[in-house]
Amino acid sequence: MKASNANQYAGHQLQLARLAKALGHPARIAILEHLARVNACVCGDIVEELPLAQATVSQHLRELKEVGLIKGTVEGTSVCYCIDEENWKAIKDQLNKFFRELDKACDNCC
Amino acid sequence: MKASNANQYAGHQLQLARLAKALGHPARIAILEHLARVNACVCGDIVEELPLAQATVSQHLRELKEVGLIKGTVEGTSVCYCIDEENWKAIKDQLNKFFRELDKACDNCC
DNA sequence: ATCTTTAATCGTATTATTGCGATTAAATAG
DNA sequence: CTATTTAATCGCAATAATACGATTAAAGAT
Repeated sequence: MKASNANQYAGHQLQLARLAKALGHPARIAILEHLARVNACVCGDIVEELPLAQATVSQHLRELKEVGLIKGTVEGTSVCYCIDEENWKAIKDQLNKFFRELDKACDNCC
Repeated sequence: MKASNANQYAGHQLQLARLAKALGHPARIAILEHLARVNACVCGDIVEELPLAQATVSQHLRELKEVGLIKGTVEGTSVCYCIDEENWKAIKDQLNKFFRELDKACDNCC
């Protein structure tokens, strides 16, 4: 998006788009699913799970972190990542609200 | 994403990411919300609602159409867009399934 | 203190997305 | 048939995202 257009949209629209964009890459979906599956903190072995270099995975992790979906805590020489439960609840609320909006739509047209 | 890596991910991961990516722009969120709000088919006046040129809006509409979120039917000289209800239900199911996966995660860690 | 291990960051190449003016295509109106 | 209206497509410039090797930083181990 053009930076000069960012203020043309409603805050919640920017927020939703930002979130969706963070989910808009299969590697990041895979990371989230992995974190959910192991149901425990997981460190650098995320790299093993993906067909990507360490630097690239680190970049994807940062994007997920920036948008609040995951958090990482340093544990010795490695870092433990997991889904940020508190934020995740808020994010889910936001998404569900959007979904309900769309549900109301267009029962009678086209 | 590198094209050669696409087959490294599970089908549902690619699908989810594709979907999320389509939602990952405020203009496309705005379009969907507008279509939902007017609760009726709406034609080219979507362009009026957005701070974008006609060509750009048309492009965003195509992306939403490609992923199945909306459909457009020609009506005379204009085109009538609305949320594709049937697909939207399926998409919502897919997303909710993903959400439930994440919900199970990480109650006890970090 | 030096060596390892682990993950973040930097620099950079490649590719994809965004945005728009101009053009085209299709339907309708006159 | 010739305008007009509406929306898609083309071509292109600008920007952003993706990926990776190399380097750096921080913690632990020896």
